[in-house]
This record gives sequence, structure tokens and C-alpha cells, in this order.
Amino acid sequence: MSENRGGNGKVSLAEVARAAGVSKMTASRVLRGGGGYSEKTRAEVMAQVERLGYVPNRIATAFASDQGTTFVGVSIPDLGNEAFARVLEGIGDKLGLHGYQTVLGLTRHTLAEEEDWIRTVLSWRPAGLILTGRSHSPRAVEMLRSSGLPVVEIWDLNSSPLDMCVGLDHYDCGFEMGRFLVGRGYRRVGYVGTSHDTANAATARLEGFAKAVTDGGGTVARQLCLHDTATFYPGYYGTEQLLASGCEPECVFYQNDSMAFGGLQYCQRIGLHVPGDIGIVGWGDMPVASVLSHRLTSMHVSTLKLGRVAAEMLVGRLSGEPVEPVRDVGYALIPGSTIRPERVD
Amino acid sequence: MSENRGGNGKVSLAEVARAAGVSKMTASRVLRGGGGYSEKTRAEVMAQVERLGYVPNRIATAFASDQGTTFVGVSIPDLGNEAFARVLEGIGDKLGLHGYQTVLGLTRHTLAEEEDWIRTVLSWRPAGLILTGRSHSPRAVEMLRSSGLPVVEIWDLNSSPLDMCVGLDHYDCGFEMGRFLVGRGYRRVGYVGTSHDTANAATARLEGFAKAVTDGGGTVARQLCLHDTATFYPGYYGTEQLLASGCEPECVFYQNDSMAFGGLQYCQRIGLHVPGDIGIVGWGDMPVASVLSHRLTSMHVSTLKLGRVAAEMLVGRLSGEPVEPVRDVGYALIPGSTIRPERVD
DNA sequence: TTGAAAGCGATACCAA
DNA sequence: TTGGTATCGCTTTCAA
Repeated sequence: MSENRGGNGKVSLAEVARAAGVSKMTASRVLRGGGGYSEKTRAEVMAQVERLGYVPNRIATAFASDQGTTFVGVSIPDLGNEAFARVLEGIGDKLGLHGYQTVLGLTRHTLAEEEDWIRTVLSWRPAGLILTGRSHSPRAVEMLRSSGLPVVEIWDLNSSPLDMCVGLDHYDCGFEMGRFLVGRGYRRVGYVGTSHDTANAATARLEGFAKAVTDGGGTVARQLCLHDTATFYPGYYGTEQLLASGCEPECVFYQNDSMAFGGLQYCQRIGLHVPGDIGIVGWGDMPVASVLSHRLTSMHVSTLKLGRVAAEMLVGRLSGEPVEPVRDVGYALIPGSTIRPERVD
Repeated sequence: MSENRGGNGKVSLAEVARAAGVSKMTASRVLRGGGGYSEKTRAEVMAQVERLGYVPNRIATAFASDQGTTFVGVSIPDLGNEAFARVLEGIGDKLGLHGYQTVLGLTRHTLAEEEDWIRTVLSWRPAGLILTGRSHSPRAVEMLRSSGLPVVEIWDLNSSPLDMCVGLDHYDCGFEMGRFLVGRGYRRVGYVGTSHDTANAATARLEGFAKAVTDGGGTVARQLCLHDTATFYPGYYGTEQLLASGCEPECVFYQNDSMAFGGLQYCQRIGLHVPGDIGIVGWGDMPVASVLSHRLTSMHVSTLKLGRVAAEMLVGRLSGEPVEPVRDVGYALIPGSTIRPERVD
């Protein structure tokens, strides 16, 4: 009689039970440790588990008990962006602590890749999902809805999420920065960022920013959206392009600190004084800013915390605890010194 | 008769088959598309799949066919280190392309966390594993061995890997940098990096570096290993500590470019001229270096490629292709201009 | 405290 | 081109 069809050499519960001289059920109970067996039995079963090197087959468990897996699908646009890497780290830490595993999906900022990935992940019956961004393809939304699984949308704040949501209001955040710059007397400003297929948080920030600037009587002379990653070098050459276009901004707002630092370097390279000749403004309060001689004007966002909160919300829901469906992690303006100082009249 | 014990509303193959007026087997064949059914049957089954919103249960499939899952466990020490984030991105991209999913494990540089994570991941019958580093706990090694799964160890090069390996020789890499600095006339050098429980690649680099320096008649006046992450700010304050210790190095070698940039900023802050007063040397040729006015002396490593190669090796093995078990991605010295120029006699 | 039997949702195998 | 039946390894259920 073949113990294993595949003959893969794996030890099954039945073998452990037989070796221990008990039934499968008894062995199963011992392994799950819920009680319902004698100490003598426990010891014998565990001894056989050790001797035979038994590794439980969680696939079979998930199948038999219809409890799904302990996997949590996490979609992230790209890891080149430090902010997302931090968010992922926060998620991974917390999930791991609670016995869940992160199944990573890199969407490259496209809804189509996200949809494909969601379809695949769902077929593995995950415990839940964490998705970056608030927009998903119609099919993806339908699949998520009918799966009945807990879902946390992160990064963008979303007052009517699919299920749960944690992030910040990027429009407001951009608006606040715009108003702040107007308050410092800037009227003619520029923007350097990147663009993708779908509207995203960075776009919302830009919109809020532009609104505040025009509301304040200023103008966004030029918005440069590069087809590139939001990292150092695009910030550098983007600034070169911006200045070469002749729009002569008094100040440049960047998609994030990495790009802002690239821009800062370009300005210094061509002899522009910051903030004397031009103002430089980043976003995200990223690690690179911590060592610059002039504090970079930026916006602080707790990315690690955002990830942790997302994981906590999901785990909370899975344990049946009541969970606040929308959490705002907020932001904090960092005045910095890469823009001109406050007027002292 | 209850169709589903849990009553979870999920549609099963049996229901699709019944609705289409065929047997489960026929429906199964249609869904897997291997042929063996008429066009009329195919159409009817697919129509019902669409109508009922059937999502296959891969857990059941994996269980029934004993084929394991399409998950690949990937362990990474931490994502704060840009190099690892890049490696992970390379892995994720390639695995996704081939229909595998990344199950992420953050080990925080400890073997114990890696062991726990390996145990959990193995119980889900993954298709294979990719592990960062060459050292693993004895139990982890035993589990990996007896699982019979393909395993790729990355980052460190390892002539006798568990199974497969891709990386670079960090000792040699450090040695080459050391010899290079000696060649530029440096004799009294310092080192700033971080340390963890286990010996790792950075340690190997430092050892190779120190060997080359002493071989060349020089001395590593001070090695600073901070209990911190290998990022910008530790580079900054580590340099402060190093210089305050009075060891007066002519040149400082850092664990990576992020730390080196932090050090560079500190030096400029206190008025030290680079490379006139002090040499600054990084490692990894990271993005931040791309925008500095002086090219940072460093060592280029193709992290994205390393990740891709790791994934390709694993996928190759899974498809039964012959795979070279050890791949060296190498490194390339970047002379830069943050150390004193070559002597022209 | 223990065990026997029935199933979970798919696939493999063989027969028609 | 089809369908019946056994089976994967475990849990659930019920009875002892």
C-alpha cells in the first residue's frame, strides 16, 4: 500500500500516529495543543514527531479546515521609492509578529498588473490584502468584493474605502505646502515629479499645491512629470530641464526628498545659491535629509508607522476585534532652510 | 445537502460542472485547457464559470496534485538598506514574470528569526527559497536539506552552497579597495559600518580591506561598528565619533554609499576638505552618489541584476533546466574623486 | 481521553 | 470525448 502517491518522502500525520500507537486524531490534537489527551500520549507523539522529522502540511490543513492561509497579499508600486520600502518594512514586521506572511506584489504603478496579481493571490485563499493606492480596476474591485476578505488600502486617505484604509490626504498635504510657500512670499514656482498611467498620490499633492499657489495669487510656472523613477538622478536632470525651459521659478517643489536632493545638487552645481537664488522643497522627510547642512524644507510622513498600522488593522479584523475603518496618519510640515526665511517686519 | 461546509459562498468546480451539465472531470479539463473536450463543452463550461464567478481554489489543487504552491520564500535582512530593496525588486520582477509569488521574510539580521520564518514557510510547501547570506542555523540547514526544495543563497558568494548561489566575493572586494587606497598612498585609514549578531558580507569586506591595508604597510587605525542601520545618519555621527577618537585617519572606508555620504556631510560641516584633508570611500555605487558634485569613490555592484539572476536560477531549476549552481556577479571599482588623485611622477 | 468515519475541492487513473 | 472512483493529509463530527 503506497503511503504517498508522489513518494516524496514526506512524513505524514498518519505515520506519526502509527509509530506512536495512537490514531491520527489523537496525534492531530497533540500537535495543535488544544488539550484533550493525556500527558503520556503527548510525550509519545512528540517523540515520534521529533524522531521522524515530521513537518505538518499546512496546505492540507487549510484545505481540510477551510480556514484559508496565513498569507497576506501586499501590493507596492515599486521599491526604488524609499517611502514604499519603509511602508513594506512596517507591514512585514507587524504581520510576522502575528503569524502572517507577506506575499509581495510589485505593480509598477499599473492597474493591470495589480489586477493580475490580485487574481493570482486570491486563488491561494489569503487571509487578507493590503493594497497601495485607492484606484483599482473594476474587475479587481469585483474580485475583492466577492472574496469577502479584509482589505486595507494604504497611502491615499479614502473616506469610502473598499473595506479599511490608512494613509494621509495628499491633496491637503500639497495644499498646505503651497500655502506655506505663498506665505513666504513665493509667487512663481515650479514642480518636478514623475508620472505614471494612473492618477496617484503624487498627482493629488501637485493638485493641492497648485490650488494653494493660485489661490494665493501665484502661479505654477511649470510642472515637469518625468517618465522615470522618483529618485535622485531624475531630480537632478529634471531640474536642469526645468531651468532650461526658461520658466525661471523662484522655488521648486519636488515629488519627494530624493528628487529634491538631486535638484539641490544641480542648483549648487550651476552656482545657484539656495535659498538665495532659488528655493528647494521636498516631501517625505526621507533619511537623506538628515545629514544635509541646511535642513531641507519638506513634509514629514511616518511611513514605517503607516505600514504597521495597516498590518494592525488587518490583524485586528482577522481576530474579530472592532476596527476603525479609516485611519489618518497625517503629516507635519518641516519649515527647513532651503526656502527663504520668514519675513520679520 | 450542504454544498459547502463553511457556507462561505464560494463556488466550487462541482457546481460549475453541474450547471454546465458535465462531470467535474470534464470541467476540470476545460479549465486547465489541455484539450480532451469538444468546443461545445468548452463554451458551456466557460459560460458557467463566467456566470457563477468561479475562482479556482489553488489550495485544493496543490493538495490534490501534490505539486506544492507557486510561492517562493525570500529572506532579506532589512529594507532600510537600499541594496537589499533593489535585490528584492529584481527577484520580485522576475518571479512574477514566471508565475511565482514572493513570500517575504524580514530577518533583521538574525539567524533565529530566519529559522522561524523558514519553518513557517516550508510548512506551506513553497516552490523554492531564496535566502540572503551564507550562514543559517543548523536546524534551518537541516530543514532545507530534508525539504529537497531548490534554494538560492544570495549576496555572499559561496563556493559550496546548500544548493545554488549568486553573489560576489566580499572579502576580495574589500581587499581590492584596500589595495587601491594603498596604491594612492594612504597608510592610516579608518572604517565606519554597522554590526549585527552574525558575521556577514560587510564583515568580510572589512576583513579583506584590512588585510590589503596591512599587507601594504598601512594600518586600519580604527574600525567603528555601530549598532544601527547602515544609512545616512549613522554614517554622519559615526564619522563624528571616529574623528573624535583621535585616530586621525587620512581616509575613511564606509560600509556603503549611504553611510559614506553621511560621513561626507559631516566632514564638510566641520570644514574638512575632501579629498584634500580626508578621503571618503563608499561601497555599492548607490543612487545618491549619482548626483554628487564629486564622484564618490566606491564599488559598483549590480543589485537589481543579482536579484534577477537569483530568480532565474530558481525558475530554471524548477523547469528542470540545467543550472550553473554558482554565479558570480562581480563588482567594479569606481575610482571617483573623493580620494586623492593618482600620483603623476 | 480516544477513535472511526466522513468529508474538504481538486486531480489521476482507468474504463467506456 | 467523456465520466466514475479513489485519493491527497488533515479536520470535523460523533460516538465510545
